[in-house]
Amino acid sequence: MGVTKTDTYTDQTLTVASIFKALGHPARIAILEFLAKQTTCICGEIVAELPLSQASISRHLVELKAAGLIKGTISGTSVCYCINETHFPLINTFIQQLQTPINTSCCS
Amino acid sequence: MGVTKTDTYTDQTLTVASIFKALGHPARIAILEFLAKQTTCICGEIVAELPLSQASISRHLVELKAAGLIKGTISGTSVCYCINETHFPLINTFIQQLQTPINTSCCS
DNA sequence: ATAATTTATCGTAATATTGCGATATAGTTA
DNA sequence: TAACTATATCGCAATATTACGATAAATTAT
Repeated sequence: MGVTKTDTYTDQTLTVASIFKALGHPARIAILEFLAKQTTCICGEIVAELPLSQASISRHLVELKAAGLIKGTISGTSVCYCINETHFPLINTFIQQLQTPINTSCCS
Repeated sequence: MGVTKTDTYTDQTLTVASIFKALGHPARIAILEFLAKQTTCICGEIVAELPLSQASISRHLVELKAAGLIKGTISGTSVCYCINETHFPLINTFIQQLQTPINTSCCS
């Protein structure tokens, strides 16, 4: 069905999944990598860097923004996008929680 | 098109994106959370815990396994699934790399 | 005001994902 | 061997995602 039973998961689970989902596309990873290594962050430069159309880049930026992974600041006709670190602790905590050594004896 | 231009991204970018993609569904997050808090890890218990059919759970387990996030060990007729921490450093490194404070002056 | 520039949105087409019932497969037990 | 149990796979239908060209919207420059 392509539909997800969102009612039956905890808010925490849904939030974590939605953040990872936004990170689950190479174009969006490439955008974040680009933003991290650049001193500027104008939308047009991302379009020039990635192998996608301006429309497609814009859609990916919307998704990253909706997930809270970037924030955009209008500056004249262009928009400056930057990484939003807000959810990073959530990601780190989730990964750490998976590392509890309860099951070490199980699949050895 | 729903198709991704995989040729034009680096292997590193594609790998990171595929790991996050596997994490980008609440059922798979719930499976990992379950595996982390249980002392046992039998497939059937996951089916009993989550609001999905056995077939759907199995598909999600295949995806998690393909992404290298779990490993399965056959034990009789049942299968014991455990978290595979192999890729966790990659995730942590990626998140850390996004935290370089180059753009701090940009979107304030 | 008009033109130019930059980004966002719309419409459409193609592919991917998700879910389930049904069935197949593999191992266990009687 | 035959029945049983547990998991995987198939086939299908519905929804989601992705990409692009075209166009709209917003700001700046002439």
